[in-house]
Amino acid sequence: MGKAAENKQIKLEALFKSAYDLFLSQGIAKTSIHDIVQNAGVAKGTFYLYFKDKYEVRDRLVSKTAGKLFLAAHKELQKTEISSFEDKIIFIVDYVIGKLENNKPILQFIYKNLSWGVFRQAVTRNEADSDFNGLDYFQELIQENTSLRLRSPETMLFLIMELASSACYSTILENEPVSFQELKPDLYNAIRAIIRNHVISDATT
Amino acid sequence: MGKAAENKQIKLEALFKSAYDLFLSQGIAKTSIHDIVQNAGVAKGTFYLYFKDKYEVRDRLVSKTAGKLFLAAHKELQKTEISSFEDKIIFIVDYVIGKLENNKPILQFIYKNLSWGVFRQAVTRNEADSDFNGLDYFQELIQENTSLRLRSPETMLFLIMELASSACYSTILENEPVSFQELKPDLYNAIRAIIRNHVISDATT
Amino acid sequence: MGKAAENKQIKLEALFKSAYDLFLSQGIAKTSIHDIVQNAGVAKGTFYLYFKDKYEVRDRLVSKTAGKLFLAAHKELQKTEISSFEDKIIFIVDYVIGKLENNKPILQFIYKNLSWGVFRQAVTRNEADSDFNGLDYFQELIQENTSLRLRSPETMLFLIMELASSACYSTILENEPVSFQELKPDLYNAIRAIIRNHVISDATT
Amino acid sequence: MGKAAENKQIKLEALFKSAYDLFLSQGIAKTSIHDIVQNAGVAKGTFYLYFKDKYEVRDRLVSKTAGKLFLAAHKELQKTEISSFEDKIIFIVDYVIGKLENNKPILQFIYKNLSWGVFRQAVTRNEADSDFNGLDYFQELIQENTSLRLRSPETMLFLIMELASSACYSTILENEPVSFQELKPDLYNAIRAIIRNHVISDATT
DNA sequence: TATGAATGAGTCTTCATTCAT
DNA sequence: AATGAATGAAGACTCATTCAT
Repeated sequence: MGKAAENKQIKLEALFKSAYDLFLSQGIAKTSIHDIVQNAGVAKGTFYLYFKDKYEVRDRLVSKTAGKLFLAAHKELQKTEISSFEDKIIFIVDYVIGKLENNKPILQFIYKNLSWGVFRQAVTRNEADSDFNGLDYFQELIQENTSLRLRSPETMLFLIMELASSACYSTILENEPVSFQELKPDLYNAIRAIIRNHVISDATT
Repeated sequence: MGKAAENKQIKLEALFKSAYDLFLSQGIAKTSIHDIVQNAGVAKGTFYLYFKDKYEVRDRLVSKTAGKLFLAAHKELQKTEISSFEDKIIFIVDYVIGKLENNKPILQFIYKNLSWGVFRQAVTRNEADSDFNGLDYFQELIQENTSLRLRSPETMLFLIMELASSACYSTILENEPVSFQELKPDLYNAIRAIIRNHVISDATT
Repeated sequence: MGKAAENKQIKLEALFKSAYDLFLSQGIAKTSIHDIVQNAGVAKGTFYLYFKDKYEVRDRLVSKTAGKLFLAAHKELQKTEISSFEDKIIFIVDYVIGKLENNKPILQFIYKNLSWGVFRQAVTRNEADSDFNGLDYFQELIQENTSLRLRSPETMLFLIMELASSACYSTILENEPVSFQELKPDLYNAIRAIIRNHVISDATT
Repeated sequence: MGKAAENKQIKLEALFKSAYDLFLSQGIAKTSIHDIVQNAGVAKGTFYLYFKDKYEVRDRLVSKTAGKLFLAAHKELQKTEISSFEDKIIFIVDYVIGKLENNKPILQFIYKNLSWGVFRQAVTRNEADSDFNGLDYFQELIQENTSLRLRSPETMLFLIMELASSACYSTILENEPVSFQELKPDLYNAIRAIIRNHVISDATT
């Protein structure tokens, strides 16, 4: 990487970092381009060399952040002995939600955007922003259990994702209608029930 | 009602109607107070006689709209012979989603806000804005089936609400990951599974 | 006084009292007609039955307030044995400033307006607002000492008034350049010097 | 100075000039930001690049204007043969008031603000706005007369400043209670009397 | 590539005043 | 005489975007 290219990378990272901090601390709506560049220590015009507007920054940050989160969950899963598919899904959900529970600003930031689109293709805007492809990863997870057969696995995953994310948003951030800890067993049971709805039983005899 | 009070009501309704139309057609962020009052045919100052800002209008509109939707679902349910609790829930969910499917702007508008908060107490700001109290209504639904016993019914309802609303948002508006029609059976199965997780079986013998 | 006239008087007083409180507590610029009528418990339109605008209220309040202050000073002076003209002036100045020192909002409020205009004719707008006529009173003060002869007494009084009021404003409210207590002896000496400048000495022999 | 920096200076000066003209001709309260930028021929946003609000413009203009005035008085004093401290003070007061008498809008504008604060440190906001430091200058004036000893010279100066400024405001602008020309001898006598009150006499034998 | 001064449209908000009741 | 809903002009301030350097 030449010196110029290196410098570019530094500016880009500074802008990402600055925007991330500001989005988390004061929300996207209240963060202006001015805030971002000032915090990043670059000039205003520079922002427009890298991004179209602050929403592009947001989207790419969501990809990055979500990708990191699932990658970490995956690595943690590797360390365990868990073999059942159901348990693996629960493990990942639990890991990710656990992280969000401890970092509410990230939850706040990511929630409205971490949806199917991101999970299916964590890289929406810029391929370089995330190394994690949610759907591919999930396919691998299924194939690990050769004996497992699922009906419309994508739909199943979608239902789990939507349920988990919106349920944890309300309970973690607002304790409504119950605390997340209280919700947890019922949520995980619901997820298990959804999975079972999609498992094709071999017992056809 | 005196002439003055009548006039007041007319202005208020004009503002509500104007804001509703604009929120649905161009979104909340792009709608300014100027747009709202111009469209309503009243002066700018009048807006501030009735509302603090456009977000108050939004919240009260969500209450009103969601309340109407569930009330209509309820009336429709009355006309049927459905007696099982599970079927009643599915009927209501199906009715409401059906309406939203045919009116995507309303879905768009209501989604980010029609959540537990609204359902639990459709009346958040102004008691006059909605006649429908989601939670009360649900309690009655349970009590109609005297033989039915549920474990943490509120949590159950919460899970169903969150799952249904976020799943229908993505599928109806973006056809992602599948069309809503394709999702429907799986979604309803998921809801039924959640309900069953919470039913306390009498078969204790 | 008829019942209607009585009622009018009550509203007028309520408006005066309300404006006075608000002017002292938050300043004139930040006090709106809305604030005044709300605080007074009357309707907005009523304000305009009694006053042209808030500046009329202010001017009449200044007259009232300043008039009361000097009247009180006068009454207090009566109780003393002070006979020298110089001492009488100092007594009055000291009494008035003493009151203002203990009530800084009044000082703040009155300062920019209690000037020669008000003193010369405490009643500027409405004769009913004040019973005190500064200049007349001062004339009487001079005539009490038959042996005293002054050159341009009005100018002398003017110089004393201007010096005393602006000097006490800065020192009392901002402690600049010194505290009022520190300034006091020098201020009173300056006043005495000004008086002596205007006394026509009898010692012509 | 680069082309950009030069251009900046031009805009800043245009804003100062525009605001100054408008403040003098129509008063601060009735001058809006809109007026200032329009008159200056710059965009609205540009105003906020240089000032927080119109009150900052006012304060900096007062410093500039008062500084210029006293500097001119000083230069004029240099040309004379005046050696007595008392006469020097009178000369400066006379020079400054003479200028204000011929330019009533400036008097109007400066009066409410040219007080101790400004005199003590003409540079309040921006060091670049004024070259004149009132208090320092006064100290030098005293030291020129090595034989002169003053008791609390700052208080003395304060009394003179307050008396002169408020007395000339009322007489020049309103001819109340007399014209300034009529007041002049009495005012200057009063000032001389104040100075003498503070002179420590050497004649201790 | 990077800068940052300049822009000016756009938005919110306040408030004195009117007038039908 | 009293009310208070309605007005809309007026003003402050923000901010994404451009462009000459």
